[in-house]
Amino acid sequence: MATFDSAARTIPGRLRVAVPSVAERVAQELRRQLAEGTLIPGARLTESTIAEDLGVSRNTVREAFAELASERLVVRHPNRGVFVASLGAEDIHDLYAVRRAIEVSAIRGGGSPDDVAAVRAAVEEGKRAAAAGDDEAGGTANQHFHGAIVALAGSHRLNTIMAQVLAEMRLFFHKAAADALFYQRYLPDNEKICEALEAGQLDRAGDLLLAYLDRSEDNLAEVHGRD
Amino acid sequence: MATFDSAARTIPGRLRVAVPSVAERVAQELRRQLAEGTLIPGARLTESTIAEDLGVSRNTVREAFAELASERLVVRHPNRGVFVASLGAEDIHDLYAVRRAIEVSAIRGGGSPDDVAAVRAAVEEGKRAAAAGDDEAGGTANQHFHGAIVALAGSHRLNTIMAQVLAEMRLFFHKAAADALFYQRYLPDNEKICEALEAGQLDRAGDLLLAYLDRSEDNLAEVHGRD
DNA sequence: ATCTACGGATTGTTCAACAATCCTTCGATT
DNA sequence: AATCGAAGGATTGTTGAACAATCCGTAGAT
Repeated sequence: MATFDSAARTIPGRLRVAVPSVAERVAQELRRQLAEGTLIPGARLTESTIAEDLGVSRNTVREAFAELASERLVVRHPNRGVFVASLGAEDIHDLYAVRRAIEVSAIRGGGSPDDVAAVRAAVEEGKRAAAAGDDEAGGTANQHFHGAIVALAGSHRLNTIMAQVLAEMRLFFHKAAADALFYQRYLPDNEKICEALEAGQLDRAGDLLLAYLDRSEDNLAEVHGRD
Repeated sequence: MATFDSAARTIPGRLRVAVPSVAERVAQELRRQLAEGTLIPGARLTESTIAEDLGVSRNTVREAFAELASERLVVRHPNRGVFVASLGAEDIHDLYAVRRAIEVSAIRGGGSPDDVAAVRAAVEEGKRAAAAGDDEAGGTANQHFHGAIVALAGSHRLNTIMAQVLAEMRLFFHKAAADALFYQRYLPDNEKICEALEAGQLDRAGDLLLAYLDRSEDNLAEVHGRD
């Protein structure tokens, strides 16, 4: 149903815009559905079904699966199929181990004024979302905040890793983060961390962030334990 | 005779050993050639050639390429082909940013006695290699050392990330690390870091490791600058 | 010398087929 | 009745061939 036809042809002398390959677009579409919650963890993804739905070949779906599997968004069970990744308690701990490493390291290294400003912007974005009572926006603002922190390090690879970690966590949130105050509770922390960062108190910012992450992990583990 | 086959395959209660898929084996083989240096950075990998050489289908090669590309060992140029990744100065800095984040975080968290013992074992392995004058073994011992440090965190994901980082760096070393004393130079550092770790002086171990990585990066950047 | 058109080669994608494997169902045996 | 094993169907894994789209080098034209 979400078939994409290409009206964007490249005329010889025309500007060549890098159009993603079909496999990449399939991966994008699946990623969207995963983040949106249309595909719930544990669900099975049948090659032929998706191929038909998206109007592409099975082989192309296969390539998309390979990409998503490398991002841990789906799991391949050999000869059985691919399933939407479902996270357990160990995964939560694991993901937070990665976040602790990356985020704390990034904030301890500081960053350019522009990068710091981006962190500040994310904090304000979160405040606005809270004021408007928009949980969805609050969640994305929170992710922007932590993404901006990692961006302080100015490392392409770290940004990629963080993006994948956040994508994985998003996969999990759909069941957990129904409660409204989930993000709002952390707003004061974000503010303090940002202030320390702006003041150049990097070690302090790192400590605050570390405490934040520990608390966040506990909170999430708790929520997860009660299903 | 079909009965011979069917009798061999149906052994009830037998443990099914997971045999890697063909695509995975192709990826493994390419990874091996990349680490070994048979495939040098910048080299082009033609689908049909590799398919013939390995006796597999072009589609299968394609899946292997997707996997290697997700590990950054090769890069895809749309409609042009895949090439062995060639690292530049920015990549060195980037890779060390990841290593700083992961390794320092891991060592600061300490680890179980077994994990610490693994670090010690890697140090001794390096000493033996140095005593034997085996540079190749010295290099792998060094990678074991840093791998063991990351393993302290006990995070599957961090281990995977580190393994990929090391694989990327291996790609680069083939041109750079021809000099014999490249690893030996760092042996005393490894020893000190390990001692601090064993003594439970985690912050100190982290600082030492950080200094080590900075120096290692400078060293590598220097070597890279002169080609 | 620059530009353009053409041709060969390679990639991107599809399709169809087949083997291998899994899951389920259905009998058959104890 | 419960267990075991043997078909049957469905899905994945892999292949091979085909075709369109794109890139690159080269030859001709201006």
